Amino acid sequence: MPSVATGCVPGYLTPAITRTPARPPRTADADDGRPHGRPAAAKVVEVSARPARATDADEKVDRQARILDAALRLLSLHGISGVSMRAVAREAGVSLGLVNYHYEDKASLIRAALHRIEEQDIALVEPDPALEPEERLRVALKRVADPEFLTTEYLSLRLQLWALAQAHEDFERINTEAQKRYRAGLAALIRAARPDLPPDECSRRAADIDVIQNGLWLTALLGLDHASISRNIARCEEIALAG
Amino acid sequence: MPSVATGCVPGYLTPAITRTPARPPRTADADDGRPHGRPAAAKVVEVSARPARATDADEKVDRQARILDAALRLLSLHGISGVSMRAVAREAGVSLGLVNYHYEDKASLIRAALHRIEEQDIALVEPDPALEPEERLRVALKRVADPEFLTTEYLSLRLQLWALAQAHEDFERINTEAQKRYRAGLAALIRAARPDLPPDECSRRAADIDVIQNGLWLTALLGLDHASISRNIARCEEIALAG
DNA sequence: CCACCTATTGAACGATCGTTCAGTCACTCC
DNA sequence: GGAGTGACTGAACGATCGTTCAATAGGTGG
Repeated sequence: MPSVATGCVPGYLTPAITRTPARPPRTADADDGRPHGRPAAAKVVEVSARPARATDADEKVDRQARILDAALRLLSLHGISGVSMRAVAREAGVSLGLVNYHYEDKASLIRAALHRIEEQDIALVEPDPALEPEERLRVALKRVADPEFLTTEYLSLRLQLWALAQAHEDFERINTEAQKRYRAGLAALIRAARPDLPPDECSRRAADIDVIQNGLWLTALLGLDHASISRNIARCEEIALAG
Repeated sequence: MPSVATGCVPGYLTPAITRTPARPPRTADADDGRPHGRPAAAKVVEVSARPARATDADEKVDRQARILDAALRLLSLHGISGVSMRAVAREAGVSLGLVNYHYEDKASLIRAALHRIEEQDIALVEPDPALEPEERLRVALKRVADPEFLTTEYLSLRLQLWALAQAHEDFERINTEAQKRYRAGLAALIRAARPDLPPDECSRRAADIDVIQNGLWLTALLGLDHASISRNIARCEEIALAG
């Protein structure tokens, strides 16, 4: 008998997304027509269009959404290293196989997560048209300081997804696209509030505000007093509404 | 014989840092006195105090530094998922065992990486005292736009380390401490340039500048034109030197 | 009742992970 | 020359990873 134990005891520090080094053949590149499980669902996965049949049995149904929620929670809490298919399954209270059934890939799961916060970002900058333009812009700018968005969980999630996007070409596209859409929405809000401004000046202001907002939520992760947050939001309003 | 291949082909997407769930006994909690290898080196690891004997054989020596460099490179490029002990060893051109010999833990390796960029941050804000105070501050503020620091590799590295700090309590302390030191240094520069300002106003300005700078490098990862960068740096100078 | 389809499970596979450890090499001091 | 020491190697271990797959349960339409 040799001697002491030599096994590894990995924690939240073990690799978690690799680029696939040449897929196995899988006959063709078509996505459908598999032997038994996983139907066309993989195609609809990321828009989450579920049948209108609402949850009658409290919260046992809609496992696909629960899986995505679990992944987001784990990602925010422990980073990508804490997101294994098994951990997601455990957190969501489903079996391991079901995660791969609904998402096929770990990469698709992460993609779905990215799209989720992309939706939130866009919603942030396209609010109700009931308000007048200037007030609409002001509300949008204040929204980033909303207690709903300034929680550690949400900010950390954004950070993790951003880091993931940097490391993965696939995710980077999604992230860049989302950022571009957000900035365009912001510029449109500014143009509506200050119609006599040249369009590229609006874009410039949107870019400057974007920088400050990004800095705001990143710095907020280390703890930022409310006064600092208010000052920076005021600065954003100044930039947007100047002239 | 069953059927098709079922192995997994992990890419840069597989977990990479876990919290250790109860260490094996290891006799006592002392760090020295191990049976054969790994001497007191583990204690000096993170300050990198190597004997003055400079590299005579071009670049074959100082493997410990090469290992750290390799880890930083991989982290920046592929995120924590791309940093396995084996990948680091391969990138550094050393054997697997040597990585653990010099760093004992994967966590120590990451810690060393965090301390490395902490040093760079502090150096950024404590420059030569040859200049007069105001110019010293201006130089420090401009430095963040230095082509040396605004490379994708460096920015991505910062992002990855920040994300790691969020996920790992151990690393978070290091990161928070570094940020605090940086902001204090910035406040000191401002106080020197504007001696009649109350100290807490200096701290406020330092905090505001910190937000913008953080936003600057984060946004720069998605591509930011030079004009935007200049505008934001000018804004930092305004904030710092106002009044 | 049977056929069909979808949602779900858990075992299994091969790969890779972090860590340990018995060595080897080069060098110094006695 | 031999003992000692520090740097270094690579095989091995146990754990965990992502993915596949046969099997099952539930529901619907014939």
